[in-house]
Amino acid sequence: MTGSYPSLMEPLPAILVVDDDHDVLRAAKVALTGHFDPIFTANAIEELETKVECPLEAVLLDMNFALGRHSGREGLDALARIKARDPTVSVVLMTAYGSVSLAVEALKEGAADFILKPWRNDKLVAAALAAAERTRSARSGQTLDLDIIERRTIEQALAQYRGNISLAASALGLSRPALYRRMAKHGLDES
Amino acid sequence: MTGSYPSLMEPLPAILVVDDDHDVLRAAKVALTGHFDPIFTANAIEELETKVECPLEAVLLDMNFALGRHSGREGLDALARIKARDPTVSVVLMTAYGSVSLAVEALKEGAADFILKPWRNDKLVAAALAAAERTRSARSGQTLDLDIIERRTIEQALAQYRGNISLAASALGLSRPALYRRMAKHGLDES
DNA sequence: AGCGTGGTGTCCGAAAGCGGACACGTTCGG
DNA sequence: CCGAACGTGTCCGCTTTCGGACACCACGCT
Repeated sequence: MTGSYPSLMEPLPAILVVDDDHDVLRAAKVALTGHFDPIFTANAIEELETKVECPLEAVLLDMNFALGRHSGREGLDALARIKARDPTVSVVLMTAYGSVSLAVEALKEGAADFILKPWRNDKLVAAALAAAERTRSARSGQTLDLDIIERRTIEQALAQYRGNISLAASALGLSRPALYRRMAKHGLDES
Repeated sequence: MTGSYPSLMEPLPAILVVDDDHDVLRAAKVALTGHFDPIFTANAIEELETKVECPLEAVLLDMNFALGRHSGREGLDALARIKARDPTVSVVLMTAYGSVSLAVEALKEGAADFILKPWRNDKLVAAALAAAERTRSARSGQTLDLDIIERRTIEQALAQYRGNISLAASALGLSRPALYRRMAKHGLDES
């Protein structure tokens, strides 16, 4: 409505850095300070589930998480999990071993960009800021209207459970009559 | 909950094909019949907004839409629009002119795969089915619980409008008191 | 100062949404 | 053939939620 954001006064975007090495986390935090304000760090995938409960603009994710074994598998896994939780957030992958096929794989999985460790601070910041910008523009297109979101979610639940109202209702966290009412409200009852 | 879907009896996934050439649309429809059931077709980006009002499992999108001019720009634009509407759906791009940089660009933009025209029917079907599968797995991770979705959406709206309750409320499609109540319900009022 | 504007937080009567319960129809398995 | 299990569609008393309205605060401006 108002057009573009004021770029100077606005609070800094939120970011999450995931790496198993605490030194890396500290270094990243230093590099990002001043460009991002809430800077969350996590050294285990599990922390993703609990630690952050506010919407992120960007994520830096280490690929060779629990390194040595499947090179990058775990990172791609974590990437998928992050994307499942919030499909709009842009994730920048960090890796020490650059491989084209892995990069393509990661891009297919939804990574926004790639950065090699050890990084140059300005490159890291630039990639993170670009990711935040991408997240922002991806979000600007999508509606926030709760009615529309509810409608789409109900449609998805019905599709996923093949029209079984009882299952869909419990997946949606509603009682069955409640789902009936909302379906009627959205015109999903006759089709 | 139940594990995997039965693969024989279940209805076929929904797909959308976008191309400016009607012959291509027809050919695609023929090739896909039997593998997808609701097969929507569109020959203009605008139709995306109106035509389809049920959740899709896959999208085939022509890149050199309105070809001749910016090679693929329009396609990437349409891709972004589709992703803005539903970030979870996998989009397979079709193009007659394969270029590595364009492919990378498209992958960065969130494309699931690439296919060259003219295609071999089995390749097309395989790519589309893979995309549908990817969509399905991407969705299986994310919650359908309306309460949680409402909470996240409200968080996003508040972040986007920097805590301005009035603006956030109107973006969310509710009255200001309603937003207050829901914030309190989700514990977003003290922070 | 005085005023308009635009934000916040809260109240209350009216309106809606809620979910337990009931009456079905179908589909199994003994 | 009958009963158990499961799904659907609907009803109704109770609870929650709605949103217009009000008071208030903080600016910005002649």
